[in-house]
This record gives sequence, C-alpha cells and structure tokens, in this order.
Amino acid sequence: MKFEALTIKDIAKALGLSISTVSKALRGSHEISEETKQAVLRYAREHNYKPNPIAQSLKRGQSRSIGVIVCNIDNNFFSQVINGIESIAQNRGYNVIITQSQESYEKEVSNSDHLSSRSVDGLIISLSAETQHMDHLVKLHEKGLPIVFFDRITDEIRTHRIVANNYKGAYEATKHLLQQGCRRIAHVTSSGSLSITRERLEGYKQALADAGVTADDRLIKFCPHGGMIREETQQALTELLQLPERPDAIFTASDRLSTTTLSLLQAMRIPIPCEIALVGYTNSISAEIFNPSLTSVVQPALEMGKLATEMLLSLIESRRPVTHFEKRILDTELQIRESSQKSRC
Amino acid sequence: MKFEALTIKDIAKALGLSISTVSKALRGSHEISEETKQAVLRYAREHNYKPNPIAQSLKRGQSRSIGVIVCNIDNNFFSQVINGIESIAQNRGYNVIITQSQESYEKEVSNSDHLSSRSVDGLIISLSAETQHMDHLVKLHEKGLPIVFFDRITDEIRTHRIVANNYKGAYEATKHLLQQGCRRIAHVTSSGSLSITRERLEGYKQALADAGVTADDRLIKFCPHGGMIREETQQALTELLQLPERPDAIFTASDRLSTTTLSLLQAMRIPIPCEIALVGYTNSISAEIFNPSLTSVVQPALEMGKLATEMLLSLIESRRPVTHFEKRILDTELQIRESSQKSRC
DNA sequence: TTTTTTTACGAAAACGATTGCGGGCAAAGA
DNA sequence: TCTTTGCCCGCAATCGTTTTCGTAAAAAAA
Repeated sequence: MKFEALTIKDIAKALGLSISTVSKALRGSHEISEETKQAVLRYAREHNYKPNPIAQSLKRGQSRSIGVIVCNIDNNFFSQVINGIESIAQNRGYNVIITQSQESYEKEVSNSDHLSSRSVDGLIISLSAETQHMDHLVKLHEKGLPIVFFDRITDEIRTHRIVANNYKGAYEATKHLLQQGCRRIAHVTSSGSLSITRERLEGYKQALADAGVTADDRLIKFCPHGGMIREETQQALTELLQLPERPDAIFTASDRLSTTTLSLLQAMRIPIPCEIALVGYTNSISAEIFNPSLTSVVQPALEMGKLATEMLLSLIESRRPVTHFEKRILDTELQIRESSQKSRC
Repeated sequence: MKFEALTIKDIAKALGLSISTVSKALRGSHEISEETKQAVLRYAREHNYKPNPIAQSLKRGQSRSIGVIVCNIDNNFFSQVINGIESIAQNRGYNVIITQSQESYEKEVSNSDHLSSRSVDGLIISLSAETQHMDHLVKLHEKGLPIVFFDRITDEIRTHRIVANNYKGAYEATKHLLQQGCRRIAHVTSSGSLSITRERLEGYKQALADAGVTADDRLIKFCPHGGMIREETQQALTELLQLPERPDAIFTASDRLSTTTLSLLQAMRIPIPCEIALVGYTNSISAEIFNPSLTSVVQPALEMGKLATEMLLSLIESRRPVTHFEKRILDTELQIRESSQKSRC
C-alpha cells in the first residue's frame, strides 16, 4: 500500500516544461521568467504539490531531523525538555526522533548508532546512569555529527552543553533544610558517574560546610539506576534508617528518586516533615498535591530543551566548523512546600 | 558540517567490482558467487558500512518511520503509550516521530499534513479535544496513508482502533463511589466531542441508573480543553459547589482533570473523601502519593501503544489492501485508594 | 546588418541504493 | 571445432530533486 504523490516531473509534463525549469521556478530562481514562475506556482498550489523530503534529503545530504536520547520519556523533567525540543525543531522544519536509553549503557550505544546511521543531522543527549565512557559518542562526534549535551553532560567531548545550576540548586535545597533546623541531612542520589550527581553532591556538601555541619558519608546514598529500580531506593532508605543516628531530613537528587522516596517513607509511616523532612529534585506538575506537598528543586526543563535545540541547529546549519563552544547554566527554582517545613510540626 | 559515510560505491572501487555486484552481494543475491559475497561482506563489516537509509527510502518509496500525534507528551498516559510505541517500532526497525497537538485542532491539522508529506509510512493518532471533523485525516487516509487511532478515536474512518474500555472503566468507578454511599456524584470531563468523553459519560450514567439514582445534568461538567486550562476546571468546580445540593463525589475523566481537581479541592480546603470523594482517570505513577492518595482508573497505556504500533505495522507491511479492521478494547484497572473511601471518615 | 550581451530554458549529471537484462566466459555437449 | 548452457557479473534505468552548464532566441550594442 503506498500512495502516489505529485512530483515535479508531473508538473513539468502538465505544463510542457522541463523538470529543471519547474524545480527552479519552485525555488524562485531568477533564471526563470515571472510568467513561467507564476504558472508553475499556481499549478503546484492547486494540485497541492509537496516536494518529496526524502529526495531532497538525499540530494542535500541531510535529513532535517534530529535525534534525541533520554533515559526515560515517562518522567516529567524529560518530557518537558522534549516539549521544548519539539517546539523549536518544529518551526525550524526539523523532525524529532526520540529514543530512550532506560538508563542502560548498552541501549544508549545502540540508540546512538542507530540514530546516526539513520542519518540524523544532529543529536541531543542526556547520558544514561550507567554510562562510564564515551567512545560511542566520541566516534560519532569525530565523524562530524553535531552533538549537544544537556543535564547529564560530559567534558570528554568538546561541544555545546546546557545544564541547570546543579551546584546552586543543591546548595539552596540543603541550606533550606538547615534553616529548618535539620542537622543530619541525608542525600539520596543517582549514579556517582553522572555529572549532575557530582555537582549536586558538591552543593550539598558545601552548604553543610558553610553551616558548620560536618558531613557524614553514611548519609550519602547512591542509586546506580537513578530510581528506576524501586528496591534500590528501598535499600538505601533502610540503611539510612538503621543508622545509630537517624537522619532528620533527606534531600533526593532526581525526579524518580523523589517520588519513590516519598512513597517509601509513607509506606513506612514516617511523618514528613516532622520526623524526616524531604526536599527533592522534581519537575512533576503534581508536586503540590503530594502528601505532603513536596518542596522541590525545579529545573527550567522547557527552556533547557529549547536552548539545546537552538544550539544544535546552530551547529548543524553553521557553514564553517564551529570552534567556540558554550556551556549554558540555567538557574533552578526552589519551591518550598510542606514536606520541608519543620516549623509546622 | 557533514560527515561522509562509506557508500556502496566506495566498496565497489576498493574491491574492483561494480556497484551492482556489491549491492547484490550485500543483499545475498544468488547471482553472486559465494567468494565475492564473502569478500564484500567482510569489507563492509570491517569498514562498518551502513546503507544510507535515505537512499533506500527513496528507492523503496517508504521511509521506515511512523508519525505519532498526541495532545501532550507531558502526561503520564501519553508518555506511557509512546513508550509502548517506541518499544515495538524500535525493534521492527522503524523510527518514531512524535508531535503534539496541544489539544488544538489547527496544530493537529498542520502536524498531520507535515508528517504525511510522504515522510512517514503511517500514523498513530489520538485526536485533540478541539477536533470536530476529520477532513484532514480522511484525505490522508484516502490517499493511502495507513492510520491507527487510539484512545480518542473516530468511526468516520475505517481503520484499526485501539481503546480502553471506557464505558466499563467509568461504570466501575461510578459504581465504586455509589458503593461508598455517594449519591450526588459529579462528572468532570473533557470536550463532549471526544469518543472517550461520550463513552465514559455513558458508563457513568448507566451505573447511576443501575443503582436507581437519577442523573442530574447539572452535575456533569465539560471542560473543552481537557484540563489544559486550569481556569476552565476551576470554573466547573465552582459551579458544582454552588449548587443547592452539593455533590458528595466527583469522578474526573482524564489525567490532567484529575490532578487539577485534586489540587483545586485542596486549595479550597475541602476534605477528601469525607466531604467530597474523588475518583479520577489517571496513569500518573504518583497517584499513590497524592494527598489523599487517588483512587484511579488506570489504562493499560503501554499495552495500547504496543498494540497500536503492531496494528499499524501490519497495515504498512501488508501486501494487499486490508479490508478487515479491528477495534481492540482493553480493560482498565480500578485502583482503590484513600480519595474515595468514605468508610474511613 | 553584424556582433555582443541577456534572458529563459533544457540536458544531464549528480545523491546512494536496487534491479532487470544482457553478455562474457568457461564447461559441457554435438 | 562449434554450439549450448549456466554462472557471474556489469550496464543502465530508476526513485524525486537540485544544480551546473550549454544554448537558442531575443535584445542591445556596434
């Protein structure tokens, strides 16, 4: 089953012109008389001619599509980023091909391979939690594929990067908890190999240090799968609660970790914030109706997606090799809600 | 900036063969001697040859990509469906191009036009809330573009459709509320033009009828934008609460409506479920940590995405025109939580 | 009128892959 | 020795566009 569409050749035949004349007329070439142009344009309009994008791609050597690799679409942060990507790409005439790594290194490799062989013109990627080395991306980048990183970035590849200010976001979240009187603040975070994990950890530690609170490594728990596996988070929490001195607050470093932690604490019937205060990174639009409503570090996801796309398109459409790369750092917002307000206890 | 990939021509030159021989060898044609085949295959493997999919598309007249139109990716139901679509498409070698209608008819038309201008082999779509007529889709369908509908479907186009059992889902939700002792059950739903709205309304009404409760039209509120506009829902709730006899329960018919309603009721400090019980359609993974945890009608979103994709691919890959179309109806699940349990009041 | 310049268009070669068909060549049969 | 039969392989057309280059005719300059 296929459907035959009008081609440039049909127009040529219908109007008694040559293929090249029609092509030029459609593209408004000055070589074609105004008269002929109008005739062609009119015919094309009336018969709803649409150039075959595949033929154009082949000819031009580019596909006008960009690939996206995120760990999981079913997550408000990433779906909002994609929203941003889509909005820019759409009105610049690019298609967006989305793939998910599900936090798996293997899937990330196969997705990037697949996308590049499907000849996308560029790639926007946020690394998977498992990813330790970048060979697969380095290879593509060296071949000339434009890449833009966001959120979980690397500095092994010289290109544009766009991130939220993870350090500051974590610093403020931790500081907020300290201001609430918390002193044993646990940090539940993703894989230690991720840039976001390191930066947020830094911010957390610095806030503690600035408040004269000594950090306790037992209060820091890594979840290598970033909360995709509930048991992993469960295990982390159990360990935290079995410490001789229980934490009086938890700061979770990702969307999934935050909701899972909240859910687990609820299941364990631990009063939030009275026994344990909670602040989490999340872009969930429902954070305010959580029980309790969740104090959140919110990332400008839409904006990040838009920026990443603009940067990628500037790379793709640049005539000369780009040598100057930017790292854009956007501010997060701390939305204070019930889950952290010890004062109400 | 582009990167040159190895072509069939390069292989031919390197091995002193003709282009056609190489092509045939790669495709395992019987016309080519075993010896030559091995040589070509080995060279291709060693130099990581990947056929240019664009050239193949042009030749074959298909792109091996499918288009998806949903109203909004930033919504657990749709992101889960997409998850399903992606998983099937991926391992059948198809790319997925996702677009969002944002519940706008205009955007839906432009998206479908854009996708269909021969860049996709088929379309999976859930109609926007604004969509009243199908001309844009009928046109494409008549031209031969395979289309599969899911969730918000139409019967103006003869093709495969896949939906949850909306009637039954709504019936059970309403019945559950009735069993909790509720008698004035309001129904807050989307645009009346959507199939899901009509079916869920039916189920709701029938459950009332079966319980001998007379329906009250004042208790039924339509939100033409499906909750995308908070004020719309706000307005509906305000009207409900100003009725001489207030509702003692609300049944919301979509993801966004459910969370918005919960949020608004909270803001108005109306105790749930004691004053008003709440049951909502939602696929939010966080429904259990809402305040109160939300009794939900959950749709098999992942499954729906998978099925829709399998059906679409069968249409695309069918050799002869398909004349028999299916409407698959999947069961929903009622997850009972606090928001509806009057017994605990 | 002759020569030069414009104008307006067409022929053809790409882009990378697929495929029907024709033909060279060796082995086998006459 | 000459013809026949396969086996392998290359030629060339094709998918729909874009683009370079060549060239007739018309217009301008001589």
